[in-house]
Amino acid sequence: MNVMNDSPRRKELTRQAAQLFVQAGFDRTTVRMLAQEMGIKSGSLFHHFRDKQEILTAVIEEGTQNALIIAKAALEQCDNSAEARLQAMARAHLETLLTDRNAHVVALYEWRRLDPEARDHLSHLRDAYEALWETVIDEALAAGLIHGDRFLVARFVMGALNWTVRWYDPAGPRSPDDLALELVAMITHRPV
Amino acid sequence: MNVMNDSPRRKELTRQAAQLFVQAGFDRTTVRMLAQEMGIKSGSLFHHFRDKQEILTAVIEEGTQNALIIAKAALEQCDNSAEARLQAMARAHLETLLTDRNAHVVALYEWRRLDPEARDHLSHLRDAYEALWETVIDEALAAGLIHGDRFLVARFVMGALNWTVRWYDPAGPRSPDDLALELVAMITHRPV
DNA sequence: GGGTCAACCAAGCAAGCGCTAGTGTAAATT
DNA sequence: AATTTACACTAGCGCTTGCTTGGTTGACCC
Repeated sequence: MNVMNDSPRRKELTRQAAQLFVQAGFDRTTVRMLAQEMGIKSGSLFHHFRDKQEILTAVIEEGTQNALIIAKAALEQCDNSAEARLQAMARAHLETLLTDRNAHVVALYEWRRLDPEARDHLSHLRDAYEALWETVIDEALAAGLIHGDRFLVARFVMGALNWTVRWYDPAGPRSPDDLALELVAMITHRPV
Repeated sequence: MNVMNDSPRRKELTRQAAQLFVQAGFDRTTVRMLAQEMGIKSGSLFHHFRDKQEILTAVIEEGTQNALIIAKAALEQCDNSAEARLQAMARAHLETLLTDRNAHVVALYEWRRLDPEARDHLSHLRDAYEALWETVIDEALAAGLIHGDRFLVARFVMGALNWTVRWYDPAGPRSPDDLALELVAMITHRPV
């Protein structure tokens, strides 16, 4: 019923929606549940979002955009060595999981619930993020830091990292830094 | 309304359900869709399964049990070297993805839709499978084939492998064997 | 040849779903 | 002072959902 603006109100609602989507899954989160969490009535929700789908899109867009920003910043601030850049990307990835965990869990689990247009739009964002990774991995390959098929190595690393949302406990003894170090050590075969 | 038997009929229905769950997701697959795919009416479905939840449980149970059987067989048939055993586990994992892909995709994506009792029951099966992996990784660590924290290495490897369901194309140029070789090469740092 | 039983069907219920229509109201804008 | 905007409300429509009910069919068994 309204515009797709970027009001702070909408950002906050998106954040709350992400939490519910994680807890119950997108399909089982009703607009009434969302409204209650937001402290409004279900009808009022459609003032901020065209429909339920748009809430899902907003959640994933927010998370992916933040990941992209953080990763770019990390690459700019670190050393130029292939190893340092690899490490910076891994650490950035894991740090994003700390700050935007809900959004990323939703992105991983509910991607298929997006309608085709939204998926198309968001996949460009995701591709941009993955392109960063592939660049860094190419550099590591060129530097002789790692070996193998660039496509496969990239997929394996992304898999290992994305899988962390299923077991990583921010309150546990391991920091994102620890994990990043260990992962890079594993694939470069250098002692931690 | 009926028993939880292991009739071949039920196995076939379970297989068909898995396909629909992959295509549409568990929540969006209605009992009417399931019945139509099975060539029966929606009411008849409840002769074979107590409720919709039980179909999901059956799908995941079937897939996990097969994975466990295949992995055990692979370990028994391969050489005793740590590297061979690592390779055998990776290949077995990827071969299961070929034969039982639907069930495994469902297990990955719809796990959270299980009710607590089913989740408890199935997590024991999954733990048994992961225990196999941890054994093999411990052996590889003891043999000096790989290095690092056993917990983290196991999680990273499981992540890299499980992530393959999101991108691996069985019709593509790479066989499960190729992937297994490349993964083991990556973490042991030996040329392919 | 009566009894059993798995397998199926037609019909429908109660609940819940996403979303809409129409209205109220306080603050901002003109 | 008049108008617009932003945000919220109430009430409920039209539809789908998982599941139940009560009954039929045909193959097999002693």
